[in-house]
Amino acid sequence: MSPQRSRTEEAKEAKRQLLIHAAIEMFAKKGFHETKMQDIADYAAVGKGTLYEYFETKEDLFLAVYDSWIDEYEADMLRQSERLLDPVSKASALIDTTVEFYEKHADHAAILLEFWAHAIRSQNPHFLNRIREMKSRLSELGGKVAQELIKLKLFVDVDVESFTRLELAMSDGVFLQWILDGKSYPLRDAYKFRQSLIGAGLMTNTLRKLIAPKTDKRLKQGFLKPKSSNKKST
Amino acid sequence: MSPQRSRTEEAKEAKRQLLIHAAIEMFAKKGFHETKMQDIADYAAVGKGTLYEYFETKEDLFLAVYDSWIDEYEADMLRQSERLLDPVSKASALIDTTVEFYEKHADHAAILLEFWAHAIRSQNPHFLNRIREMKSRLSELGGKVAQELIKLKLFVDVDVESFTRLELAMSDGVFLQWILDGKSYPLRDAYKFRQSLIGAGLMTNTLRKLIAPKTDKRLKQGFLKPKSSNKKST
Amino acid sequence: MSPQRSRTEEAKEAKRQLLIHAAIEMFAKKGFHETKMQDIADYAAVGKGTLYEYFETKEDLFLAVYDSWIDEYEADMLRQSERLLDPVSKASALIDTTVEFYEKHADHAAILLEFWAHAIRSQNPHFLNRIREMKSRLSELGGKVAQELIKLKLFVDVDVESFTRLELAMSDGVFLQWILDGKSYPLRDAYKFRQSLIGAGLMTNTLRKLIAPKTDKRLKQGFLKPKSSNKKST
Amino acid sequence: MSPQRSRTEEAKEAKRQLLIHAAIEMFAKKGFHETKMQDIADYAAVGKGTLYEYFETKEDLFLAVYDSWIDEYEADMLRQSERLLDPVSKASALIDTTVEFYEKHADHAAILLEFWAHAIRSQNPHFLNRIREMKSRLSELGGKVAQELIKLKLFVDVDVESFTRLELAMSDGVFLQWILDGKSYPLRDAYKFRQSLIGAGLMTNTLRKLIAPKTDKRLKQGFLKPKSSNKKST
DNA sequence: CATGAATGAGCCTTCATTCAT
DNA sequence: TATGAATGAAGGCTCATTCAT
Repeated sequence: MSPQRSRTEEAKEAKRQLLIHAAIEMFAKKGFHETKMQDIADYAAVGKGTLYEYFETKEDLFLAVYDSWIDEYEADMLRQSERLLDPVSKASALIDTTVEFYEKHADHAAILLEFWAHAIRSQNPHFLNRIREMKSRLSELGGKVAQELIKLKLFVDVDVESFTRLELAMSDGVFLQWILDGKSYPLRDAYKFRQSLIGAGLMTNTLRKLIAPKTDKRLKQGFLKPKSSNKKST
Repeated sequence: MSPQRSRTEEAKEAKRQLLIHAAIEMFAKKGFHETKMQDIADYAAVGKGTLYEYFETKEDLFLAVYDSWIDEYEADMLRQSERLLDPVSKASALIDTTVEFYEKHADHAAILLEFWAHAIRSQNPHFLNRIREMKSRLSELGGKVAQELIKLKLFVDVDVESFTRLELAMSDGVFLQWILDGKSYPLRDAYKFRQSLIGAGLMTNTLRKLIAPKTDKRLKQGFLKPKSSNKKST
Repeated sequence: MSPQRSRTEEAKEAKRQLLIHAAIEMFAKKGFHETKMQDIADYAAVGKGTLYEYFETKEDLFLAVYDSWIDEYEADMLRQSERLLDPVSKASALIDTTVEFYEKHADHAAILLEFWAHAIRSQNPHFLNRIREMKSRLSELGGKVAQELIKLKLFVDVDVESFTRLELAMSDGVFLQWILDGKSYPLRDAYKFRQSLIGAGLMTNTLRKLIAPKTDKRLKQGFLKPKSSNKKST
Repeated sequence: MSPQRSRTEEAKEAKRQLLIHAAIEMFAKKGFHETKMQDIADYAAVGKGTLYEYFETKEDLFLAVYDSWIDEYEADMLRQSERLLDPVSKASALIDTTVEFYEKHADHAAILLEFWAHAIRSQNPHFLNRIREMKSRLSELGGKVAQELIKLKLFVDVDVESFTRLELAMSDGVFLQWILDGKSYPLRDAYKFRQSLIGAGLMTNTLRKLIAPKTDKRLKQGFLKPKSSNKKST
């Protein structure tokens, strides 16, 4: 609590973050089991023993990596949702944030898969809870926006909770597919395509008429082929 | 080719399937790394060495597990797509098949995640190719149905390839979410909800008017709360 | 004993030899431990189980290989020693036989080393006895010739047993060196060089005067450089 | 370079030597394949993993054992050759050193055989090169001595390279024979007997006359029977 | 605090041997 | 008699974790 103490604690926390960063890089590149504690220590340029000063076990470190990642994601989302006022912009901003976040962390995608796999099977409820809490908070965030859209009669009356949960689920699916496709197209395009599909189903006639031309064009274009400006593509 | 030969080969193939089955159970329950070859051998009630008579390495066995699973899925899908004639029923049947397949293999879901994680990182292109080929064939299957729906003016003009790819992606996402949610609701309901979201975006006005009441109701209901008849749920 | 029986036995013996031959090839190429029973069976084009019809264990097969080899060597030596009458020719023939045998089996040399290594350590006295018996018989053979040479006053009075034993020892050493030298010179030349060294020490003055020019030339020439006809070699 | 650093390195090197020593004992007693890494670790009273801190693989350890042995041998030889001035004493000292070395390491003889066997077949040229380099250096050493003897007209003109190479070859052979004979006579005697055989062939008449009585006696006596004073031995 | 040498439990894989056919 | 599928003991090697410095 003394400034002295606090400085030390800050230093510790900074080093902790450094180690987590190193762990992210290695876990992402080689996977949990293929990453050795030695690899992480080397990457972070510390001794192997030091890792154990900050994390009890390898699994703890893995958990910390996930937490760190999720915290960042949630913070991003929260920032966006607070920045804007009108719900249409908000909805759009949330999508953008997600896309950006996923793009930024594309190289780390495999960690998510392993974390999920781990969570499904782990006896340790910590893992599943962590995921569920995260999804809950994100749902809540998206839910509020959806609610506003419904109130404004821009969306049909939809079960908000189901909707946001499904949104997240599909986001994950699209991201995963993108990774498996070798990131051969802009993730953003795939999301926009998806929004056109989903959004149209929710729009009230009022809104639909307004943006129908846009969504129709998007649906027709798809996201797999490059959107070249030439009228006649191959 | 002689009956003698054929019998021996049949027996070998049968045993191979037995071993794959055992591997599925163990991999699903404990994961690739936590599953020991001894576990699988014990489950299959064979000697450890026997596994190596049928599969070169543990990784090969893992690959065989995935292949076996995918083969079954594709066969199911193909059977359904050939059984019916009109595209609306076909589309519906394909969804149903997917749902059924996923429900049947819910306990094995984690294998998929690990396989994907493995594929993303593996130097062995075999893994990624396997996944891509599968997705391709399924896309083709769904694409034909979508094409027919467009021809019948039931769907708006959509890039079929993008559409089916996204369909599959979102299917995976919904399934994954369902698993992470602890299978606390019928997977089927989540799919129907998703269909309402997506489908409405694609429908032409003709079709939309016909089924709008149904989809609107579904969207309003959601899939998370039990569809009990009592008006006031918690 | 019946012709029937005898034929069967002949057939068995022939097959046994076939298997030994296969074993020699594989043991020589890859060594005892690196050679798998499967390798030998494959080479002999028989089933793995068949090997066990003829040899109790892998070690037995190894022993049989050695015996077979030694038998051939001894038979060769005996044949030569009986073929000629005068002791000088005999001595020369024995050397030639040895050289020829070693040259013929150069590719199998490593078996000898392994056999010796095995013998030194083996609890099984069989191995050592086999080697000692062989050396004894060869010593006896060479001893008789040496004795005759001494009687004829061509050799000085030498302890025959020591002499022949040492002869064999040095033969092995020269052969081994030749192998380790990658067979980069004619084995025969190395032997002749050796004979010049050794022989001169044993010769009586009578004999020495006769052949001194020849041995002196050999010693001067050595065996490592090619015996080209040009007077001034590099 | 700092004392700190140097102490650590010294300690590491000392431990390395300890492990090599343990490996020598076990390899010699049981052979390469029959020796388990666990055996060596147990003998050295360290954990199994520690061995792998110092040697990458079992084969590496084997190689290190050989190197260590050869280094010692070469150092012994070099020391002797530098200690004395006159070539006759030198020649004698080199022989003595070899005998002493071989006697000291009699129990480890089988390692040599295995090493040779390994070298002949190994794809790894490291092994063969190691042997050849060693032989080269020893040849050079012996060659210089021989050259001096020739200059002094004590030896006839002999191809020095061939001579020393053959010397080494025969040394190996005699040592090997001694081992196979169960060390039933003094190795030194066998060497002296050999020297009498060889030396006589090289000696000029000058020298021969001087030492003929001695060599003749040796040749007559042999090395197999105990040199007891009783006239009538069995 | 930081380190890295030491550890040993543990696993994949091999392969000699068996035996039912 | 010949076979090869099945077996399981055994071992090289890995690596998370500990702890003395």
